[in-house]
Amino acid sequence: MTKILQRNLYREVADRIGDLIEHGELLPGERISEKQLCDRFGVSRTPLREALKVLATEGLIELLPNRGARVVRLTLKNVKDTYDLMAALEGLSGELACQYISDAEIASIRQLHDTMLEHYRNRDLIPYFQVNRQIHESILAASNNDVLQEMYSNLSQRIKRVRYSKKMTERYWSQAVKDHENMMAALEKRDSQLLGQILRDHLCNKIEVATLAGVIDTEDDKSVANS
Amino acid sequence: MTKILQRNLYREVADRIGDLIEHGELLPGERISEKQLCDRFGVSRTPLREALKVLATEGLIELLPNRGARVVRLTLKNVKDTYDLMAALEGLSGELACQYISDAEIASIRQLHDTMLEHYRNRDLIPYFQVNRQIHESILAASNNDVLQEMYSNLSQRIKRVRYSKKMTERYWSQAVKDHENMMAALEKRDSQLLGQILRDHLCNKIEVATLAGVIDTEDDKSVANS
DNA sequence: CAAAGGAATATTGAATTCATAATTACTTTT
DNA sequence: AAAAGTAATTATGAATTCAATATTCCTTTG
Repeated sequence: MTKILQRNLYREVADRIGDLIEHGELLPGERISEKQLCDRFGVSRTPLREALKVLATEGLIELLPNRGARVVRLTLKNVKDTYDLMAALEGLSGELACQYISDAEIASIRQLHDTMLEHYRNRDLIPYFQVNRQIHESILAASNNDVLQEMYSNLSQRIKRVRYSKKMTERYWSQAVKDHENMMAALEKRDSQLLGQILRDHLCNKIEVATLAGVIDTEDDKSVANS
Repeated sequence: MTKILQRNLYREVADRIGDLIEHGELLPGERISEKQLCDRFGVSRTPLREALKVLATEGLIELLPNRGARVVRLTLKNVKDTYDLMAALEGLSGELACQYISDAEIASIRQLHDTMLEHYRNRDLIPYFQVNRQIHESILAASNNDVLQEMYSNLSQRIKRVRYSKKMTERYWSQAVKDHENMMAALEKRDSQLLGQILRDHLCNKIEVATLAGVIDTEDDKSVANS
């Protein structure tokens, strides 16, 4: 484990703890020991505790007064709420993107879109997801709204650790691809209302929530009762 | 000035600093002196610095490595971005509220609505704004989405200090009231799509942004050049 | 007199120390 | 042996201390 010896220590530590949570090395409900993490990262309690406060603000952990911190347990409702929100943000990003996006950027997204279709025809799920993500990120970037991007990024962070559901029924998949065809058309017409509507309704999110039902809360709860 | 002697010191301090920013006692771009605030609140630097980190995460201040912190300067674009986002969130809150709201809650909002109309007829601007806010908050609460409410609250916090534009042209005001009539109708029909659309387009936000052009960045910049 | 350089000062970053609350382990009692 | 109470230990909350970086102010030099 590489020790940290850098400025803005607290931010570095916060990111590292975020990684631990994302990759399941710190489990939901698990009590976070300050000392243990201090030893692990080679820092004192001061920057570590600052990091914990920041992570709590970002919604990744919870602070229990006089009783330390623990990783937030994602309930199905919590994840559903988050996805609903992200869908609304994507909708906005689409509306705004239509107003600000350049021809070159549209062309670039069109290329990604065609690549994605190719992956769909070959049923290459992983590359499909990658390009899919790039498309959504490109639209978000084109929205020209920093606050929106910041918020979306935070929400995305919160649910990253359960976003590994890589199964997809043929029926949903084909619908998602159809959604994307419509998106592309709306974007090329710069029809902001339409693109917004499509993105808000885009099935992708709802699919994931559906398939997540089994993933959530199956982890062992390492904390005590009062949750 | 009342000293603080309570648990969760950092959160208390963060709130207090937030108040100072909101009420203009700490100005945009103003360098925040740790020592000064420590003396003011009667706490040591540890909880104060934790508070600063949290406030930075919440978007109220910026941290300059090795050079302390300063209050975020709200640009017109920044405020516009924030309002766009809040409008999208309000739209979502409307959609969700239609699904979850009880008859009693609708009746309660109807009452607020009628009260608001009364204030409009009397041109009582301040009470009008108060009740108006209550209506939007009620819909938000009825959305049954905690993450949404948390986000909205954070965004609201960020721009509170410029949200004092209490002037309103007759033309915009009457349009806002019409919007609210339509909202009320959509809510009573539980037409989520319609209510969502109305709230996303609700002029209120855009009006404020328009009237804000003069308010923003007129404050003295007490910081040094590199912003 | 202006600009550059450098010492003195003040401020921030991080570790350590001290105080207090919670947890654990042990003893006692029934 | 089980439960309750208490001492010992551990972990957290906050203040203080130490180290570094930045800022200020003064001197020096062109």
